[in-house]
Amino acid sequence: MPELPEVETIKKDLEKNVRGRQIIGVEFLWPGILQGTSIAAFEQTVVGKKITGVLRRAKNLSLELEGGNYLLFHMKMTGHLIFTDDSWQVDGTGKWEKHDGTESPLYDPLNQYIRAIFYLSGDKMLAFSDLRKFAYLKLLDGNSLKDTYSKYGPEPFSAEFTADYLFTIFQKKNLAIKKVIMDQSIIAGIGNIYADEILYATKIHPLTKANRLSRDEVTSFRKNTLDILKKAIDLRGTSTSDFRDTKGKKGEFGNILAVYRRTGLPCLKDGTKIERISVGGRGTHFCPKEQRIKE
DNA sequence: TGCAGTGTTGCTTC
DNA sequence: CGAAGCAACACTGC
Repeated sequence: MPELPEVETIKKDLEKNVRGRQIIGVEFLWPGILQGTSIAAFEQTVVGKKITGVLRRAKNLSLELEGGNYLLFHMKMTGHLIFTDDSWQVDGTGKWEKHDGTESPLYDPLNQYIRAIFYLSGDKMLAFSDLRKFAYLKLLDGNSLKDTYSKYGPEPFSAEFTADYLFTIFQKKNLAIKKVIMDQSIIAGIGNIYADEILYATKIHPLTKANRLSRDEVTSFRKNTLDILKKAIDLRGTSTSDFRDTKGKKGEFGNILAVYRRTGLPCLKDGTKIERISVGGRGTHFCPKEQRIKE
């Protein structure tokens, strides 16, 4: 489930490997992954174009094309972008053929759900894999991309992400803080894993109403958000469930998670058993001793 | 065996 | 209007 650090990891990979390459051809193994444009029109616009840039906004990833159009990818839960040589052919069912020689990440069962393939200059390819068919790809012009991106709240690593901003908006929300910080129109890029980790670091119970947070807690929340997201980006994301980078490699942040998916295990600070509850329908993990609900 | 859990977003309902 | 709930899908684990 790529959140901000995972999508940022993909972005860095693509900047290195894909930017500057020309799209030679496109193949859809499951056409439903393309939204809003017919395959014919898509091919017409995209094939032959050079990829001139890579952008991330919230959990969206986009490739800027020559001519001012953009390919917008959303991974949702199980989407993966895989960059490899185009000698790794597929058999028409979305599965990779066996290939002699070096070990390939494409043997990973998670990468057996290829929905679309971009053939790139230099005999490379970028494959879009997605088990659950929630992920999508859209072709947008500059204005549409801007509109799409404008729906999101501030990026944590932007100048707008201040304690003032957060405190003001939290004051208006008589809702569980966890729901508020996962609202993409309030903060861009935080999902279930990092929400739990950040609240733990800030010693805030996930059910605490956002408008009960003190100014100091909000300041601390902001700092922990930046620290945790930065650390997660440095470690190339969390692969507790299924995230893989564009080479099929796992991220390392999962090894240092404090609460997420640690139900029943001891809190790293005081040994209390981590508890799991449901908040807004999502699994939520916290230390009942360190994180108390504020009345 | 069957059904809850998984997690993101957007649509529907209240 | 804001918030809650659920559907979209496919697989895993109990």
